[in-house]
Order: sequence, then structure tokens, then C-alpha cells
Amino acid sequence: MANRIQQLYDTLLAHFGPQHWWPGDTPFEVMIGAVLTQNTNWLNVSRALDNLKAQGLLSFERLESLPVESLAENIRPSGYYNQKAKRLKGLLAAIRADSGDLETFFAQDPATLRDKLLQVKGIGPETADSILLYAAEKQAFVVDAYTHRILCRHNLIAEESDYHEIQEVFVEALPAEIATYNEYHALLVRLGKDYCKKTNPLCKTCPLADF
DNA sequence: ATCCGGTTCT
DNA sequence: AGAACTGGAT
Repeated sequence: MANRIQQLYDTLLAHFGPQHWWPGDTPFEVMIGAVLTQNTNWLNVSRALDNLKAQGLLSFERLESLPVESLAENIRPSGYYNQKAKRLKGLLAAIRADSGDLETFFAQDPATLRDKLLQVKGIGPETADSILLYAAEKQAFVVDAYTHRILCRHNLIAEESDYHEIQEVFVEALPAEIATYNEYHALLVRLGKDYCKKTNPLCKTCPLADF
């Protein structure tokens, strides 16, 4: 199993090259993007982030003081904008109450940080791990729908495997390196959206055709 | 029409 | 398990 997981990584990396994740200038931007990208394609998240940037609103203080209605309007392209605006507000409030600032919040040990993130309404395991890995640069393997689908289709996991089980597969197989976790998830997303699609997957030309 | 780098509520 | 949240691209 571990060998297959490593082989999968090597094959993807050889084919696609490094993905340079996460796109974003600051940990704060990455964290906001992690919430906005829930069930939404990245292009639309970029539009939402660009709206905020264009008005200089993409900072902890500015978003905190921005009325939730204005925030919703700015992030409209990312979908679920009312819900996400509330959740972002809740996340900022939780961080402010817990630590005062983002750097202090992120300085906590990963397990504590994950628990605290999961207590915020709107942050589930995938978003928590995304924030942990890509914003706080902690060692957290991110599992998403692509990960599940790709591993299922290659008979590496059962269809009904849950988030934690799938995560364990990677944790057990891979070296404990943030850089590897970062690259691997990014590569799985790349494969998932370009080849291993939900409908009409491109199996004929898939980089994993031999795998 | 269907799909996105989900999560919460019933 | 199913519904709700939701806009934009393909």
C-alpha cells in the first residue's frame, strides 16, 4: 500500500511537475481562500479575492470591521456568499478571541489548532487541514473529493472510506514532510479536475493509465 | 444541465 | 440520507 501511494506521487510529479501551491500572497489570504473555495472552483474564488484586494480589504482588521453584507457582496462570485460571509466573520472573531492575531494563533501546536478550527462553524476537516497545511504550514494531509475518487478508482480504498481513514493512508505511507503533503494534494487536485473527472473521466489519456 | 479544491442542518 | 447554501464556467 505504502509503495503504491509513493509510486502514485512520483508518477504525478513526473508528469505535471510542481504545482506551486497555495496561490496567495499571505497566510491570511490563504486562509480566507480556504473557506471561499468550499464546493467552488478556484477561478471564482480568485474573483472574490480580487474584489477584496482591489479595495484594500484583504486584511484581518479591514475584514473584521467590514459589515457582513458588504463582505457578502464582495465575495459573491465564490458562491454561497451569505453563508461564507458569516462564516468568515465567525472565523476572524474566533481567532481574535483566542489569540489576538493570526501569527499567534498559528504558532500553537497543530493538534490544538485543528481542534480550534473545527469548532468554528463552517470549518470542517478539509478546510481545517487546508488552513493548517497551506496557511499555517503545519504537517496536515488534506483529503478532498478528488482524493477519494482517485483512490477509489484505483482500488486503493473502499468507496465508503471516511476522511480520517483516507488521511491515514497517506500519513502512513509518506515521509513526514510538509513539502510532500503540500505537493501531493495539489497534484491530486490537478489530476482530478483535468482527468479523473466525476463524469466523462479521460482515462485514455490519463497520466495514471499505466499505474 | 452539470460541476466545482464542503459543511451544516433536518 | 437528503436538503440547503449559491454563482459562474464549460
